Order: sequence, then C-alpha cells, then structure tokens
Amino acid sequence: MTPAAQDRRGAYAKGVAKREEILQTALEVIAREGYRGASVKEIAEAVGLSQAGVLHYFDSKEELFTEVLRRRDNLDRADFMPGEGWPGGFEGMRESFVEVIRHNGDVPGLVQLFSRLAVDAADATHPAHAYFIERGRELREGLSTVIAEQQRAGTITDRIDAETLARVLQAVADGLQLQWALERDVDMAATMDALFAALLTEGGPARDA
Amino acid sequence: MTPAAQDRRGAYAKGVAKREEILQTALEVIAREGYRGASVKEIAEAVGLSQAGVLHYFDSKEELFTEVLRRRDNLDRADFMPGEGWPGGFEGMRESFVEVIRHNGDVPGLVQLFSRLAVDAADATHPAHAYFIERGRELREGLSTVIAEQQRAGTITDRIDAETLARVLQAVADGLQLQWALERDVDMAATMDALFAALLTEGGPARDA
DNA sequence: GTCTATATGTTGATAGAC
DNA sequence: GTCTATCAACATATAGAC
Repeated sequence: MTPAAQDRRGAYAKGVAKREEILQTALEVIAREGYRGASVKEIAEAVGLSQAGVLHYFDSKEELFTEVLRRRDNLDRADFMPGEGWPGGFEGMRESFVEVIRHNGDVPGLVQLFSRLAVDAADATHPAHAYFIERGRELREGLSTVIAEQQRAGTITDRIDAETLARVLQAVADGLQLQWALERDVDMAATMDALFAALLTEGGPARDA
Repeated sequence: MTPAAQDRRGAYAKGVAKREEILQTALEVIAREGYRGASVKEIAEAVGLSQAGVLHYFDSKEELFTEVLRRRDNLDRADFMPGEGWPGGFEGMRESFVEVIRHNGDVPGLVQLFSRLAVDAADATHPAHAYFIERGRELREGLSTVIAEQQRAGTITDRIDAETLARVLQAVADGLQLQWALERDVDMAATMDALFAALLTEGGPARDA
C-alpha cells in the first residue's frame, strides 16, 4: 500500500522523518549561528548528512529555509489563532496578537529567518514570494475585520481606516522584529500592547482596566 | 601640501572622486538589478574598473554597501531634518517624517539596500551594526522629544509613552518598507500620515484641518 | 599610489556511482 | 537514499606593472 503523496518527494515514512529532522535542525543552527553562518554544509553536518544529502530533499537552500519558516509559521498561527478569525472581539485579537509576538521573543532563529526571507522574497523569483504576499493579505484581512467591527461598536478609534490600521499593525510587528534583532532589550510584546491600549476610545463600552 | 586625511584612504582628489563614483554607481546597479544581482563584479564593470579595483577602495562588499547607505541616509536626513530636531512642532515633524517616506518611494534600490542591511546588521560583526544602533537611537530620541512636548500641550494622545510611541513610529516606517518591497501598490506615505492623524487628540489646540 | 592579473578558499548546485 | 566528484560564482589576498 503506497502512502498518500502529501508532497512531491519524501512521501515515504523514512523520507518524511528525515525531511522533518532537517527542518528542525536547520532552525537550531540558525538560532545558534545566525542566518549568515547557517550554510547548507553546516546544517548537513549537524544532521549527520553530506551537503548533497540535504539538497536531495530540497531544491535549493532558499527553498529549504522557506519551508522551515512556512512550517513554523503555520504551527504558530494554529496555536494562537484557532478557527477562521480571532475569538473574543478586539480584546481576543489583542491578546492573541501580543501573545504571538511574545512567543517570537523565545525563538530568535525564527525571527531572524523571517526578517531575512521577508527581504529576499521581494524578488518575484524567490520561492517565498507568493507565500509572503498571501500571508500578509490573510493577516490584514483578519485584523481589519475585527477592527471595523469594533469601530462600529465604538470601542476603538475610528480616526483611521480599518484596512490602513491593519497594515500599520502588521508593519509594527515586522518593524519591531528588526529592532529586537539589533538590540535584544526591546520588549516587542509590551510595545505592541501599549499601542493597542492607545487605540482604545476613552469612553468606549469595553473600556480597558 | 598634503590634503586633509578625511578618511583612511582616498584622501587624494582623484581617489575621493573615484570613491564617490563607485558609491553612486553601486546604488544605480542595486536599483536596476536588485540587491541579489549586485555583485562586486557587476558594480566594477558598471564603473569601469576591475573587481579588485573596486575592492581597493573598500575592505569588503558589506563595507561598500554600508557606506552607500550611510551616505544617502545622511543626505536625506540633512534635506528633510535640518538642524538638531524638527522645526514646527508636531506638524513639522509629521510633515518631514512623511516626506522622507514619500521620497523613499522614488528610490527602490535604496529601500531594498536599507532593509537588507537592517537584517544583516543584527550580526554584531557586520560593519553596519553600530551604525544602525546609533541611527535608531537618534531617530527615536528626536521623535520622542517632540512627542512628549506635544503630549504636554495636549495636541496628541498621552495614552502611550513618548518613548514607546517613538519606537512604534520607527517600526511602522521600517515595516512599511518591507510591505512596499513586496507589493509596490502600498502607499507608505499615506499610511504613515493616516496614523499620525489618528494620534491627534479630538479637541486638542492644534486641531488638524 | 593606483591599478591589472592572478591565485586561493568557500559556497551552492549538479551528475553519476553505489 | 546517500555518497563522491565536480562545477561555476563569489569574496578575498597578493604579486607586480605603470
């Protein structure tokens, strides 16, 4: 009985496991050595393979790293954003969003990888190009839906478009990662939370404690 | 008579001019080919030198690119932020800040270079590391001074610390560049201006028209 | 002093043996 | 599926011409 072809390659049990092991090890190497030190050779040695052995599972280094990010990003979003949108209205979104950012502070390798790929993916030929566009649109759509809802309810300021504010929130999250990568004493979660607090209306029904 | 040693190398007229020419050409190549296609060889050919000829003026490719950014960044800041801080209080700062961002929309190569170096400079050994730290601190200091001033005057919201808000504004500027590099239809200046508008107090003395 | 030409070591990518 | 061998592109260093 052939296993389900869940991917072009590595559909067999051993291949899948090895592929997973490579992705996990790559992330650890990035966290330890930084993105620059994370060559395919370095990752291959850490996982106990030759350079060509690793590239058997992935078309290129860029594709490998794109896959590392995609997996972890999907896992995070599943953990912190169950279902289609955010539960609990504005406060639910605020808490989830801040929690994801707080969690990022525990995985420097992933943050560095995200920032680096976010830059490289501007090139239309980069394997992560479509992924970043799609991811951004989904994120902003989810955010602006909740924002527009709360603006109608009067809980948060309506002095800015919901779509524009959603774009701003995404920019803050990404920009804070750059600052944090440069100087680790930046408190990304607290900064984001303070911005959320400032966006609440003074006399809104769901006034913050 | 020996010319003033304004730099370790290139203190002679011809050397200074060549150095300047390389920096200018490098920027043009980046704008045309993108950061990835901008090898030293490519730049060398564009400027009419050999690869080693270019590297005579700069210790490394990273140092060359760092220098390109530093020069242009300094020029921009001189153009849009005369003197020590921003003139014209909050509205002056708002206009200058938005104007710089609008101007960035005209130099995609520089934006790409900035984003790329901002990521790479997280590594403490990168030649731009200290520069980015210093630049961020100066920017946030200038911003938070004006913000605190206007908060006391009651023109903008005091529901967030001046220092925190300054950090947020920097993050928005950097984050918007990532979004814009990915999808050029993003209006960075308009988005930033909308955020500034949302930060104004409803009944403040310097109410927006 | 400034440049050309050349050599070295590293990287990512690919072909083919087992 | 994993390996060895090989390739081209790259950054870097240096020898020597002018």
